[in-house]
Amino acid sequence: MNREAPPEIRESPEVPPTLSAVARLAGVSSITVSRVVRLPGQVAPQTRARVERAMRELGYVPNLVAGSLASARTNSVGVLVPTIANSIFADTVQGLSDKLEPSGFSVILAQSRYDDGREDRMLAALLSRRPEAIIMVGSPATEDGARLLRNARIPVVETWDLPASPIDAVAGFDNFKAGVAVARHLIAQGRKHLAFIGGDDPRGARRWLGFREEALAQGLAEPRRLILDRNAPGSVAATAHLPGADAVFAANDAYAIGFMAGLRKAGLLRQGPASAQPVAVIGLGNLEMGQLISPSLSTISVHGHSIGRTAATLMLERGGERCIDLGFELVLRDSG
Amino acid sequence: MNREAPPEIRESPEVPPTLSAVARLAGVSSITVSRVVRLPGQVAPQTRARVERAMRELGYVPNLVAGSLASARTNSVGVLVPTIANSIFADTVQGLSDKLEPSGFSVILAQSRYDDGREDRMLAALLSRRPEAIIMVGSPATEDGARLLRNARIPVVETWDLPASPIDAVAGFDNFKAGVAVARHLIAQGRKHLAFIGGDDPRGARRWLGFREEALAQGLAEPRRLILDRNAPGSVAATAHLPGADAVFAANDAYAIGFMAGLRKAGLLRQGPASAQPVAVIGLGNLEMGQLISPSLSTISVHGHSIGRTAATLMLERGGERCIDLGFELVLRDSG
DNA sequence: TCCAGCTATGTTAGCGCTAACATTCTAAGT
DNA sequence: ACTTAGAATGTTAGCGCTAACATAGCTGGA
Repeated sequence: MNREAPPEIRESPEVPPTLSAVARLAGVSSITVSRVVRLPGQVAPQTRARVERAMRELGYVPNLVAGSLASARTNSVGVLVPTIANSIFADTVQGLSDKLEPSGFSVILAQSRYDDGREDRMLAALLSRRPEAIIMVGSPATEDGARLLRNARIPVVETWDLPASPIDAVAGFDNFKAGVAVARHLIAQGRKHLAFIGGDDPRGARRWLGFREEALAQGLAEPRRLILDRNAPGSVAATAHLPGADAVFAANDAYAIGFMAGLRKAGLLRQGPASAQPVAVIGLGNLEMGQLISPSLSTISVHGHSIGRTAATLMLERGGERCIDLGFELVLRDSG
Repeated sequence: MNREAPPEIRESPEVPPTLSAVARLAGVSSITVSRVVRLPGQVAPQTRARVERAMRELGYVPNLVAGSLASARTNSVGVLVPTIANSIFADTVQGLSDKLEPSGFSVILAQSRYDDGREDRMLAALLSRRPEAIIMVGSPATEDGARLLRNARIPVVETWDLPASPIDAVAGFDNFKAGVAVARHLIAQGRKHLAFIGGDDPRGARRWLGFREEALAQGLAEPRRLILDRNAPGSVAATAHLPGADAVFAANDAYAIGFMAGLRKAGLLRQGPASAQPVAVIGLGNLEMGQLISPSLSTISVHGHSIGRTAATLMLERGGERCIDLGFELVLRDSG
């Protein structure tokens, strides 16, 4: 009876097998198993086959936690977005993953919920997992957050904006100019009474500033500004009818579509082209939905997916241009 | 000159400070620093204050990678979704984070892109980071994937469906019944020629099966089924006019809205209530958009956020009911 | 006075892996 | 035969932290 296989070799199914368990079973040293996993080319085919069989037999799953500690490389990136639900930032996260996953990086996702305190806590939580880079929407809201990032000495990519003094790299667009472009277009169309709908996050505020400045520069009255609850584009419908306004810039497409629903109810929406609309509406984000509704939504298109891909590229390749303006486009359809 | 502070105490700003660097500076042992971080109540207030000052002075950020290895607890969960962009799964991820982040858990996000091979690879990648649970949309597509999960001996929550033989826990709803409910409603409305639009993912397929079975059971002809490219709800518009169909169930709201755009172009959309529509349309997901468009979209509402919260609860609290049916509701508006 | 039972802190040994540096063996050149 | 380079494999010493088990100091009751 049990002559072969001394008890140390048997793995209880209750404890997950380790590198050295595989090594014992394959009759090699553990570093060889490690190499089969990470650098298969360095191991002789015959040995490799033996090790691979042992791994399969034991159902070995490498422990990257231990590997990360030993090698000081976690192959992970921290991603901080305000929110992921119903948001265009999901495109950016998708773009990131698409670029990063083939290189073996994992995404650790955190949401700040537009809350500065929470943002700092999430940043600290992310950094304690020692990601190899942080990619975030916008810039840290507090000096504490910024310091945390600077001290981490890893690539940091700020996105969806062009901060004046970035921490490290940037992949975004100029929110101020977007506001200017919309105001300019609406005014060229003959609109006189502009209004802005949006939240009060930094990027939305910058859009407002550009919008306002251009309106004033062209001699119009100060536009009205409606600051709304996030996550409730529907609520826009209720407050939709801005008396006297004949042109509205919504800080995102969801708000724009909500506002259009209000206009529809008030009988202020036409099936015709922009020139026929009593109230012009321009959104931002270029949601696919926008071109499917009627009248189709004019919008500032901003390439959320490219922002993610570019951010990933910036963290993978140090050196070169560290601040990339991905621009935006004014996409004109029937709403304004 | 430099009499005090032997060189070991000085931390080069280039190497991040460790627990023991803090301990040396505070004049305590490293375990005490560890306790200040994790169990502050166990340390005398005076000592704690001294340690906290040292941590601040050095800008200490705990290394959770090392902590995880030592304690065999990573405080992370692996989350696998088909896709995060433009998708209702983002709600589920949001729900998860909301519940998990207060407990100190981080979310490691992976996307399978509806690709079985990729799903297995992502599962293996997630597991190698030793998450304390895996939460996924649907069930593993392959036996390999299922085995990987079973061997991991951690909680696994399958969501967005009710698998017949779950690996561990479930938070979802019955996709088959959703299909049945839609068919029943459309038939009760007097519709005779049903059609289905959707992808061929497992959950969409189950919706189709229920839809088809109910139609046949009620004596109607086999409904038409259109399998479409994912991520292209707009393309639905082009193929929208299904000749002869007077009722359509779209596997998600994006498809439904795309299809309605096609109907509009074909002059087959009315502003009136469902009874006035030449072609009834029902979606699934209850996107906020759906109630903002005109005619407003009837839909199966499915609580993506609750699915996430429930999944988080199921992984945090072992024991108790492990299979939770969160149901769905048929929300009737003007489209069907 | 003595010791049980606290509370506050310390010591020791490893978690599972990899970097860095051996060592052994083979094949080819002189 | 005798290097010599290179390919394949092994040995050793940690990575930064925590579990588990001391130990020291103190209080209060018999």
